[in-house]
Amino acid sequence: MAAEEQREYDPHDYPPVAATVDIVALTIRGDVPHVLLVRRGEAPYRNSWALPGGFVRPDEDLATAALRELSEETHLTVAPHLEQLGTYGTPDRDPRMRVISVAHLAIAAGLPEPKSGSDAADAQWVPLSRLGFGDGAETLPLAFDHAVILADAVERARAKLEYTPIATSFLPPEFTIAQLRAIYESLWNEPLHAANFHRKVRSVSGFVIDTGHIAPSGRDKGGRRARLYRAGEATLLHPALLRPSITSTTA
Amino acid sequence: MAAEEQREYDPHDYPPVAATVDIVALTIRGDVPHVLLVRRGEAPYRNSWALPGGFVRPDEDLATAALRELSEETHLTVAPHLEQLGTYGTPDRDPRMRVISVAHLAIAAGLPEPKSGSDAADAQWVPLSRLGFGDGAETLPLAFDHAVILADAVERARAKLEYTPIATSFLPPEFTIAQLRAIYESLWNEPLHAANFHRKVRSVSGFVIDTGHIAPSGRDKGGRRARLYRAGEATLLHPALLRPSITSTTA
DNA sequence: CCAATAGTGTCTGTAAGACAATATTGG
DNA sequence: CCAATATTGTCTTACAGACACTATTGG
Repeated sequence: MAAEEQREYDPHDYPPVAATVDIVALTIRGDVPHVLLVRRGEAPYRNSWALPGGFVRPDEDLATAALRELSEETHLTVAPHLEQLGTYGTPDRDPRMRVISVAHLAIAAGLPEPKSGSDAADAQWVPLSRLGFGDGAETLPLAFDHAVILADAVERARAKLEYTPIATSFLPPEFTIAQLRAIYESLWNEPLHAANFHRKVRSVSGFVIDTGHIAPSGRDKGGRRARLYRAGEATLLHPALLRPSITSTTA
Repeated sequence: MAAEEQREYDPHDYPPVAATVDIVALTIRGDVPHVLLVRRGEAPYRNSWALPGGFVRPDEDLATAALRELSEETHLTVAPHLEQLGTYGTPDRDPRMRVISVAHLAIAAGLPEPKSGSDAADAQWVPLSRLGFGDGAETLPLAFDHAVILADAVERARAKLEYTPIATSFLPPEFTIAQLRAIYESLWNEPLHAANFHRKVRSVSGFVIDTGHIAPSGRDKGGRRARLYRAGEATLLHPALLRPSITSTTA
């Protein structure tokens, strides 16, 4: 900020601004993507579902605040992927006061049940399909502008599947190519060609590394047992795995 | 934010938080990229260069605040491309108080001289090369964490050249393919194959549209006169124009 | 053996990078 | 005509998508 502004617009001249973080935590359970939501116990939007979040404490980093709020709602076994999504500060987004919220996207492998009995009366994993993403027709209403934040988060995640290895963040340390493909398919909401996906993933250097292990005997049905891989060192996929739907002409 | 938090952590329990916007305004002048900087007239970082910015006013949107601050420093003829870059809120980034700054990236065609005599004692277009981007060895120090913000902005712009048509935001309404190529070359800091660039740009649907006009007689030297194009409707380039340097193996 | 899943081989169309060749224009 | 810039042609290589085929494994 320019110091010159400081002279004209002293912060104390302004009504208080609250800084909060909101977290869009995504995980995959039973092959379908879920988001962590809490049920609000107070007005406004009492009884509506909302994204977990809260005030940024003094001397606390934004990412730290997001991680703290997230761990207050769910048991974290491993450090999730966490990135800043964007900041939402429309003047009237919260009817009580000016609230500027820094939204974060968190991704983790099959997180266990949310903590209940925490401050959040009710924290739950909700399938994205019940929020307008994917098949489901119904769309659960969300508090504040959280529907917009969620939409931005989902689009961010979908886009980053293309050129980063975040898909592996949804999975345990060792996984099969088929599991990885399931992540892509459920988030993009379209089937992928298994054989080509397999070859492509293995050809992107640094995406997955063969552990030499073999997956345990699948389910009831037969089928060859798959090799197990772990995430590689790459932070950018090259070449990218483009979404089939986007491959069609843009204009 | 979850209402439940509100109960435990009332905003009034906290020391004040200031919300500001900072703007990284980029433009091309004489074929080299420049960023708009202001010289600070007050402590801290008195006399250092800093990004333009200032407090978000009540009832003002974040983007509106960014646009206002930008237009206070430079004459805007057309609406620039403006996007949110990220939010910087490390507790001690401003020694005076807790300041959370929402950084924006602005891009516009050859902006004229900055306003002088405005609050900013001294607003100036500074070549990116003097800030550690490109050839120049010297690196001008910036106030606060503005060097980090600038680095993030430059990387964002470089990346978006690949898959969005933002390059056209640096140019006047009608431009030649060579001018467009100059934007890419100066920002990526590497030469591109003119013939292939020409064909590629024209093959991406919705990127540029032939106006039928012919550019005026170039400079002193000879050379065929180029066709003039205007920006198309596409918001995403397909296929993308990948940076040659990244084409090499990732891992 | 049959069904189901994993993984490999091949072929075709698209697109990128290299290089050559043609089209214009100022001097 | 010469130098310089714009634009088009071709060729080679990489890679995505389609499809056929081989490899395993449970029942």
